Amino acid sequence: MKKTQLYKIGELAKLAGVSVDTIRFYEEKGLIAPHSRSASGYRWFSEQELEKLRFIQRTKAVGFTLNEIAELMALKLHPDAHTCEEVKNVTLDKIDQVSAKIAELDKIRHSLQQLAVACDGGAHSSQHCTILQLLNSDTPL
Amino acid sequence: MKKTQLYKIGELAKLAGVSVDTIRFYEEKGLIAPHSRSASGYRWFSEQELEKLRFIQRTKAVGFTLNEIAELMALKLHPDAHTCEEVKNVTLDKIDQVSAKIAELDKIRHSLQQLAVACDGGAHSSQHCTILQLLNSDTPL
DNA sequence: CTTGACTCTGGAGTTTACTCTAGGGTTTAA
DNA sequence: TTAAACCCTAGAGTAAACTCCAGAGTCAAG
Repeated sequence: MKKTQLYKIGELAKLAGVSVDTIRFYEEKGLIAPHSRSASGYRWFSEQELEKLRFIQRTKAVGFTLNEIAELMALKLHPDAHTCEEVKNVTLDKIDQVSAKIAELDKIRHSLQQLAVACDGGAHSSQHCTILQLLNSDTPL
Repeated sequence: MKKTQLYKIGELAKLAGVSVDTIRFYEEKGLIAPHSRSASGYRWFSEQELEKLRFIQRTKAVGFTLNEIAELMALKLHPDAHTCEEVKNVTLDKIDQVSAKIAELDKIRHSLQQLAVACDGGAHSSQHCTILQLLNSDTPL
């Protein structure tokens, strides 16, 4: 048997670093659901919902919408062979999206690093330069 | 002399893949500004504004808000030594933000790839697995 | 057994980032 | 020279993702 720790909405909110309103909003949108309800109607959440909330926060931070996040969370491999090809195609699409985001961030990071280095007061410190120029040129400095 | 191609708002919108309303909205927010205005009040935009629009689109796609993008675009290295340390600190903060986003996307991509491989109907195809389990475990399959 | 912290529902309000409309002037091609 | 296709401003409307509120029930401590 595995121990099933349950949290009230306020506890879960604190652990996940979101507001109780946000949790109820996500429930309404179908992103998470309470494990159960108490006799008086209080929501009980499991560890799994905490993981989902953390996943949502981190995934939101890299530019996915709640709808896209719902799609990501819906990607499940299970014994139903019928949907396997389907799941795979969606997954491959998502990989492309994620790869494109990473490539973009790498470019931005590279430009920022060039800017930081130039800021060191080195040989180029009297140049004029912006992140846009760094992004759009191979030899900006 | 460098040739300065100028665009009307509609031309710029088409080239950047945004609406004319979006361009005017960005101008209002201070993200871009027309190079000049015609006698009749028409905006004229330069190549530089086109680059800015493209930068905004790509940066928005990786989870930055318009305010954050404005900050990024404001990072300029120029001959005023007084602000150099300042610029560098902001730049280093941004690099950290960007690096964190990349790390997060790498984790998501890795999980998606495991899911795609498992979808191939290989040895693990009768397992039940979700992206959350893949993210939260080292040996999910 | 009451008081304060918590929870519930339903609905209104806010912020961000557009998007659209109205009512007008401008450009350009036929 | 006129009509389609563009541009202008000001302001209203929309979608996503919260955030806040009112009015009421629940729970745990003293």
